[in-house]
Amino acid sequence: MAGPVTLSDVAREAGVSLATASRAINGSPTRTVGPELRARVLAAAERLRYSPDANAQAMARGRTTSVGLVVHDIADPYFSTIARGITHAAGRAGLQVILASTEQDPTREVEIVGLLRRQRARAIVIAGSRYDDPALTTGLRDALDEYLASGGTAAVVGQPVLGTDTVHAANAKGARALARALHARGYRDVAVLGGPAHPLTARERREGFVSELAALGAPVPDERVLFCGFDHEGGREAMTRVLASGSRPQLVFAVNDLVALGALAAVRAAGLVVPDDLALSGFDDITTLRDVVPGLTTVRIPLEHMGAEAMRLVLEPGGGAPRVVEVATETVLRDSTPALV
Amino acid sequence: MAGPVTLSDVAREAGVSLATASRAINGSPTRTVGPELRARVLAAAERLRYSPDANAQAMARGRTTSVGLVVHDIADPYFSTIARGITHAAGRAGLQVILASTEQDPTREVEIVGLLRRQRARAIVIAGSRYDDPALTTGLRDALDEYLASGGTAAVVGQPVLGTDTVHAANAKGARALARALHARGYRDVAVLGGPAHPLTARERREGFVSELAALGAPVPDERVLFCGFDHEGGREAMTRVLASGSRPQLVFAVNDLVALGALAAVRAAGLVVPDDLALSGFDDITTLRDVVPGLTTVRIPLEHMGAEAMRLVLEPGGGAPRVVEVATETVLRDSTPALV
DNA sequence: TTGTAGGCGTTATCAC
DNA sequence: GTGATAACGCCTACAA
Repeated sequence: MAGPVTLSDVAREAGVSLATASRAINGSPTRTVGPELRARVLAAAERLRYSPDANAQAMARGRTTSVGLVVHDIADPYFSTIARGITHAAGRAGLQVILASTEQDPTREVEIVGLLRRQRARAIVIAGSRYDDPALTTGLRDALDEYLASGGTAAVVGQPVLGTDTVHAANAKGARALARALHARGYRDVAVLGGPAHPLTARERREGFVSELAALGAPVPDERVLFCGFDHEGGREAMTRVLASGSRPQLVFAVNDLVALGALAAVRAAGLVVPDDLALSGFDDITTLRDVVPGLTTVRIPLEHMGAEAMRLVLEPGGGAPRVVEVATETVLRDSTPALV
Repeated sequence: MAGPVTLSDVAREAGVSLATASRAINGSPTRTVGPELRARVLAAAERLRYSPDANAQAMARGRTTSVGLVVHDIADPYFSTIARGITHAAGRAGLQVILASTEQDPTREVEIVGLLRRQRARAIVIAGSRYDDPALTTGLRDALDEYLASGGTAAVVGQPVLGTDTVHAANAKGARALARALHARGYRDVAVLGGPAHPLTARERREGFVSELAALGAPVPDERVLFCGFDHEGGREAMTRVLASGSRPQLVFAVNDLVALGALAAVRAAGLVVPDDLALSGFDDITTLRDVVPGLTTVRIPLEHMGAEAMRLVLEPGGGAPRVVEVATETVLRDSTPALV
């Protein structure tokens, strides 16, 4: 008797029609069921341990109850925090979250959107920086267009370059504010661990920081702006390069906290100490790092909130032009960048 | 023409039967399609931008292509790292991951399993400590039994108390080894931030550590073993209690890294310094914390691997008695617990 | 209020 | 190799 219990089984057991059983169990927008029959059906369902088949329901109703979430790496605190905001909002809306990871390969976003389209996901949230790469952008846009044409909605947590609704952190502004704050603390001689060239998030932060410093009369020489991986290893490697070049900046700005962490490792490996020998700043204000010693100066981004906002965009009507929600950042000065005397 | 393109549309466009179109596009275990017709069908599908409906396929085939992942909090590095192992393995197996969070409420695991059953998830991985609580355990076991009866497989990353396949970290052993190592470094006067009473993971670590220390002739007084939340805030609060009581242990052992981090915050707030005034140890060896200063002594658990193992258990036959995969830990001594002179 | 029957998009079982 | 035609499990006009 392991065979799955279907609604017909329940109907038969309760001595009612399939339709009545359906209405009693899953409700009906129009019809209603008499209390007595309803009770009989519910009892039968309980007795048979009936569990409605969500797939069948989805097919019959013409829409699923799942939303797709695309991340580059769910183990990265940046994405996992956004994911928390999303799962929470999804839960409240009675929706399932299908989690898909590109595993750091932006080209996979296209495949994943296709996958999510096949799943008939009701909505898709793509978390993660957009790229300064026309091929990537148009490829993804095409995939999204096909998805949207099939009736879904989509939002991006990143930059508004796909024509979709977008939640956009004020990276450039945040980086500028940080630059001003650090300049005010006396830093002049700085190096930038700038992340990869193409992700716009890295670029916004990098260029925002550099240009503001230039405006303040403390330009960063080009050779002091390094490109590197957007993660711990990238930071470690780039910082190693900086130190190997024999230069020792007063301050190192890393485009996110993980890069800063990698830089910290390299600094330690070189026998130097933050902030005594070198000041260090990150970006994101990852939760896990908020109480380490020395406190890491950074720019706070409300990641969880951004995830929730993306869900809101994707679930609410929307209508006209793509909506862009700008999210403010907050400069967080800590011990890793003490004021210079 | 926004209406979804179906396989019949493709068949008509290609001038073949529905059956042939299906076989050409999604293959068939038995029948095969002539090269010419196949080409026609594929061309038609391409032209129409056809995307097979995974839900319909699932229904027709009698099985879905999705696996459920249950976590307490996806933003917690512990779970997000496990999640990475799972999504990676799932991707390789061509499966979707449905991510569900209990939001720290163990009773919600039951609902979620029910939800996943409705989705006809092919497998479920429950990540997170099991509880020393018969009601919780039997409740979940019942839900799982119903799920398993409907043909799915399930595995737990935690303790083998549900009768399911389980990936179990050697928490007790790891805690014992850590205790020995720290004892060898000269620590005698220790306090334990023991996490909550009921989660077995906290208990295994707490009791393993305490009992080993006792065996070494350095018993921890009961009042020095504090219960607390299993997260940052729990550690902060408990450490504050310790310090407020006027006692100042040589060493504080926290049952996981987040608790240790919270403790660190409290220690700093009290104007003390780790490790000068107080040594500190955690558990898990969360990636993000590996390069902070001072390095946090901890016990490494191969979280990502454990996720992958859980997926393996859940996808491979299995057959007989519940399988239990014991995963070894590794003591990681860092600067937060220097050898006492 | 309840039941009948057609349809959702695919796969799979049959014949041809 | 190809094509009708039942399922699959449920919802929903429509009819009673």
